[in-house]
Amino acid sequence: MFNKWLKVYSECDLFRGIDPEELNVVFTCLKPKVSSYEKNEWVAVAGEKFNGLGVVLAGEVVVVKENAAGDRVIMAVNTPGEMFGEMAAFSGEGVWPVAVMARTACTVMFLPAGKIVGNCERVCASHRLLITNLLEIVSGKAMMLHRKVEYLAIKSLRGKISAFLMEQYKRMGSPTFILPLKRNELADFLNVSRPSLSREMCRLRDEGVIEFHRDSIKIIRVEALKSMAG
Amino acid sequence: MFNKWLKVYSECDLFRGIDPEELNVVFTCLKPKVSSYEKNEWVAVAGEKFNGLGVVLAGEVVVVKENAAGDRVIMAVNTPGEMFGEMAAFSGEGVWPVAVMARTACTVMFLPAGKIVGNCERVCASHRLLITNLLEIVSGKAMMLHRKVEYLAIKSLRGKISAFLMEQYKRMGSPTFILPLKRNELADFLNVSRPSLSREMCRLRDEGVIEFHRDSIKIIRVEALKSMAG
DNA sequence: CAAATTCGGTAGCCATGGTTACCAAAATTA
DNA sequence: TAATTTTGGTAACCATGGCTACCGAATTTG
Repeated sequence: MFNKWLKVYSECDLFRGIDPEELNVVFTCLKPKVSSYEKNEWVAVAGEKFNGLGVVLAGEVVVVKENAAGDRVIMAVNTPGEMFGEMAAFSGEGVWPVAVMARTACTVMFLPAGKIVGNCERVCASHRLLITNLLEIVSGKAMMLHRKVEYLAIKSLRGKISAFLMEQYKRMGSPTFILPLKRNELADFLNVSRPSLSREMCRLRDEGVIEFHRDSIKIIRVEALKSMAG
Repeated sequence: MFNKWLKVYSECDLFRGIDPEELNVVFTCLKPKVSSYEKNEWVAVAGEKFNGLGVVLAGEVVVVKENAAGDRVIMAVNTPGEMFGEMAAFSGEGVWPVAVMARTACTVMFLPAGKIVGNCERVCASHRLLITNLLEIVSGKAMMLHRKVEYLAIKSLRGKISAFLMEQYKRMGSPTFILPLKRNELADFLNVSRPSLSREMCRLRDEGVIEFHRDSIKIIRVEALKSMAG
């Protein structure tokens, strides 16, 4: 019954290292619920009862967070093989902390959180692997959030820009590279306003630290930029 | 040898559900190291070799992230039974991504990360329980970081204070409560300066939204406060 | 290709909040 | 109890950066 999605499973971090043939045994044990949704239909509503770790099998979903002021912020867009709710699943809160909406028509599998951590003698090895994978995934998410906190904790705009450019520089390995984000998006990411971002980037340019035209960047004085990050 | 801390173990989420008598077997397998520290002494230094998942046995520690500019951001305050380093344990980086300092004189147990996820036939049941507990804890931490990101993403100081007070209010269930952090620590947590925090709290008081004396807080106009959060 | 839209730089204004410095109350220590 | 340290409120000053509004260039669309 679940064989239809074998290819998706093989791309899913959650099932990494688990023999495809054993997956059916695991599913017999976990009894996942598979549901399909139409475009723009709610897959999960914030505040409602949590019904399990979601795995996208087909289509796309958008994870949306609504803050106190009522603004909706897109947290992620998930494609087949990707998960949502993995943090909420085991935090013991019991309700969805975010909302999930079908971005296109989609099919989603829900794995009951209780059954994942519950005892199960029959598929002990795979089951434990599932838990170990989950541990690694959630740890990774936590580390990512930690990095995000570091960015947000930088107080000055100049520091944020410098930190961002230095990270790009280190990743690309070259002082000349293309910005992966438009000004708008970069401003959003650094949590500053677009004109302020432009202004500060131009100051850095006027001081001879960087050169740029649109999205192509060249770092002139690497050490100077480095000392300004943070 | 580890029996001295039995009471702490029973309060420690990591060991929840594990029979006290089996703990000695688990410890024989994991070979934890126990160390004591004086107030303000470094328990772990960012960048140094990771020496295992920490469990506070006595006293309190502060998990601190220090950026290049020297700003300190408090990530957590841990009391007996609580852990630190559980994310780093599985990140594979091998060094402490944060610093940990003794907030009071304290005693800490370090559990080697490799031994936790490694196979161990002898204490299979307890060992698996340990991993499951860890999953729950790491998920909880990830949720906490997520919340922290939300706080940091709030631009106005007034918004940060309002969001923080609203969360305390919701957690305590009463409009009157004791702040869990001193002004210094709260300022660090919200990533603002202490005088600015004081100034804005007084403005909120002058506007009749809250009342406070030192660490005791009373929310007067809940709806007003709520509308300012975010 | 022309029209419309998106994108990014610029400028002026001014609110927010950082900085410094000081003081008084509370808590800790000798 | 007296001395010291910690904690928190206050005020003046001013740098940072948000906001609005505008404009030209690039890109997309019809």
